Amino acid sequence: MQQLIESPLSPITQQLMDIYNTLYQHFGPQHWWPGETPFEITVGAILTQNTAWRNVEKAILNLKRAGLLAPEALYRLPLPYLATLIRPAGFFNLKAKRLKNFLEFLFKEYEGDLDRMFKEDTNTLREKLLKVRGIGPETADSILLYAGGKPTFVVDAYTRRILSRHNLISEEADYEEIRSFFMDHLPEDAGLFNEYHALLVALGKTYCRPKPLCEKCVLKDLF
DNA sequence: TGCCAGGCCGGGT
DNA sequence: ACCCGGCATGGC
Repeated sequence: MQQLIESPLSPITQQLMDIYNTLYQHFGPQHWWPGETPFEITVGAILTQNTAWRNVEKAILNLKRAGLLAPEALYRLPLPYLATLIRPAGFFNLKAKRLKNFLEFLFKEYEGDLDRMFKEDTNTLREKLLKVRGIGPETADSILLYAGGKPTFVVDAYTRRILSRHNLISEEADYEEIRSFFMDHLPEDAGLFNEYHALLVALGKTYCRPKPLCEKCVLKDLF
């Protein structure tokens, strides 16, 4: 029988929202993803793998200045030249290949059109992106959420560190487990997921580096 | 000066 | 199913 009264929020949901509200009050809106178009965001998502964002910005600027930050242009561009342009992002040979792998996928499956790609069912698209060499779960979710506006939660090193240090997940929880932890306990809202992940990164950069500064962390009063 | 950054892959147990 | 080395530049 259907419930006639609203069920109270679960303790975990409440806790996750407390964390969110505290972070939002402290850091304010993060305006993610820092990129102007879905394609720029997608390229950035691949380039930023284990790399400081400021280095990615240089690489993206190189592509922009060369007029090459578009699917067709990058698809045609010879691999060695692409590698040179994205050099500041580090792992440039590897990432040039990964960008090419994605473009190959985009053109074979969606005629090089990101809008077409995002018309695909979200879970189906996520599985397909994960099959592209060089796109793992974080990159796939970043593309889906920040370039496509799809409600999927992005998990990164900061997310894992922050949650495990506060004993919300076990140390050895894997990616899918952590992602589900958020998605099972929060409303399916791309705007919320967008801001939440960005805020966790803001917190992580400030207080949750490998050397923790927990005594200064804005979350300390919640635990 | 070394450590770290918004991961992921491939080969070895 | 894990574990680990490799990939590379630039800032603090």
